[in-house]
Amino acid sequence: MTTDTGDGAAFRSDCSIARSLDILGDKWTLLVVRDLMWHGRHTFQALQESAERMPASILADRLRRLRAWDLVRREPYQTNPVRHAYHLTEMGRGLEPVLRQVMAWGHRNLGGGFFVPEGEEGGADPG
Amino acid sequence: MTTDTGDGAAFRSDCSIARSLDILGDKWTLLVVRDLMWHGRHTFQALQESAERMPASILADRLRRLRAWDLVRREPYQTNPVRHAYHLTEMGRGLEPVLRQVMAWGHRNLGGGFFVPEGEEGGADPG
DNA sequence: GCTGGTGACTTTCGATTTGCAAGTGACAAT
DNA sequence: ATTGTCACTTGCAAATCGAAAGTCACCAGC
Repeated sequence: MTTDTGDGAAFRSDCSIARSLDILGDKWTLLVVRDLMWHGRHTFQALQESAERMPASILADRLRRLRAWDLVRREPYQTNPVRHAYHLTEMGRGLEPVLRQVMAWGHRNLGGGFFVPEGEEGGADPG
Repeated sequence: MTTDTGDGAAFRSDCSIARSLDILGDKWTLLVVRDLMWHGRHTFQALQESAERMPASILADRLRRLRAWDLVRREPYQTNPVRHAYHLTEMGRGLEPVLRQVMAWGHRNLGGGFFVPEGEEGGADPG
């Protein structure tokens, strides 16, 4: 697992979708991105307390991977004791359109809630 | 697995993204959708021969799940011996914007190929 | 009738990943 | 000294993955 941005050798294929799924293709990763992007959850604990009750071991692993791929950055927000906060990088923020489409599809077809980050129109329903 | 559209009991949470990931959240499912949607691969074998070399056992499982969720329909295209072809349902076709955004993100950030289905503009590069 | 080939899967089984629960280490407060 | 908080890590059983091989239905050729 020494693959960082810029190295393309580790991917399954040249397809952009396959490559994206190599990073995002599991049940949890995009939920972390969702919480960082829209729900103001920036600490380990806050992320863990999301509705889906992500196990700590998996959260730690996903944050590690997201940092390795430079989708997420970790910064100390206090020094004694050291506490860290997680934030999306620009590459991570670039996933917003993906998240929006996934949300729209789930809303249309699976009856899930719809969330609109900043006063855009319509209702609100985190989830 | 008797959960169809309208039933929300089996999902992890109310969030549309979480619900979508309950169905699509793995490394392979969206590649099957991609091949059915854009690459004219409609038989088991054709799907298996995609660049990512999906194992038969996983392909069989994913097609089963996609059918259970009514994203994909299976139809016999010849009767002796019975051979089946897979096609997206309307719900499945509804994933096209998702696929496009995922592709765009992977293209921008991971250097993957970009594929445009019908003469829209730009290059072509399946994957 | 026997052998070979095709298409669509299923089975087997070791390796990997998941996910629950509990533990750890740093520090602050009581 | 004990308790509490935060951010993880560790242990381990169970589930899932994935490569290879096998199965089943049928047709074609000899």
